[in-house]
Amino acid sequence: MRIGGLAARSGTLVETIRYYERIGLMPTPPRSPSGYRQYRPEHLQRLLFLRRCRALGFSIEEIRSLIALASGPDRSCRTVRSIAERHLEDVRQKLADLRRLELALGALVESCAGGPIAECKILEALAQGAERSTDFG
Amino acid sequence: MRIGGLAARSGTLVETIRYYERIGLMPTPPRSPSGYRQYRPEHLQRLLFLRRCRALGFSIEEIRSLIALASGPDRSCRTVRSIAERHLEDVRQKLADLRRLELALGALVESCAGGPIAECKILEALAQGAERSTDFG
DNA sequence: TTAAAGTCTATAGCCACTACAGGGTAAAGA
DNA sequence: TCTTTACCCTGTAGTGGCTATAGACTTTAA
Repeated sequence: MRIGGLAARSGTLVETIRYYERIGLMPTPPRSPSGYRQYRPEHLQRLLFLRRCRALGFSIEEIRSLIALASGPDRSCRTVRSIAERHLEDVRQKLADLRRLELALGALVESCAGGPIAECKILEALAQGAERSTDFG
Repeated sequence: MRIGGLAARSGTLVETIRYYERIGLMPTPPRSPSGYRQYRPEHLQRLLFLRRCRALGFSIEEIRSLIALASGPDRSCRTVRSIAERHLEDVRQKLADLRRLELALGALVESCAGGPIAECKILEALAQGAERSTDFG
């Protein structure tokens, strides 16, 4: 399988695969006489693993740790779980932030009555009571 | 007011203020004889406006539009509202994505029984049924 | 035979900052 | 007055996770 086939089967861009190889997330595959990368099914499995991790929001560094753990001398999967747990905490923090954001933005949009821009409640709220000086812009 | 004072009063890093000037979000202030930037209260208002927009997740380009609208010839604030609305849609989309992520990650963490790594349900789920070949890592 | 599609390396761009290096200036204490 | 410390300047490079080009080569299909 060449890099294009791997890309198609994994839903990844060719450039992304080469990028993963450059940063050490994908192993360097053997090459054909003309220098083309030659992949086997294990490479596809690895790439799918990477993409699933990324889709779940794990960072490259976290994935590096997961890979190291999977092939390392550790007996228990406690560390794997703790990585996932910490990431879940991050996600929940982001969720809370976004929810607050949604409320604030919703209020902002609601406040707009569509009047002239000099009375725009949205801009007023963003400037938060400060007179918008005319000497900018 | 010099740049450090502006930074302190706005909770911004000095470098960020210079960056905003470089990309045209902050006006170029007058300089002291020795070349120091000299700011007035209007600059602080503008910077606070920028920071509030950023805290609400507006992109630099969106902020540029908002500033242009605030000082442009447009009569109504319809465009301002539509920018805010579109951004709110983005936020809601991200919220939905994150909620799905939270569910998936929660299930992942729950599936872990803390056993040996060879039976790690988390890694299994990430590899999704594929045997984790031992020739990587 | 030739054209199209694929592949290679190397490099630069994206966003919104952040962090230096290597210099000059200002304000306070001794 | 001298020195120390804190500030300020410009310019450049780095962050993460890709994505996009340029310019050359190879393979495949018509």
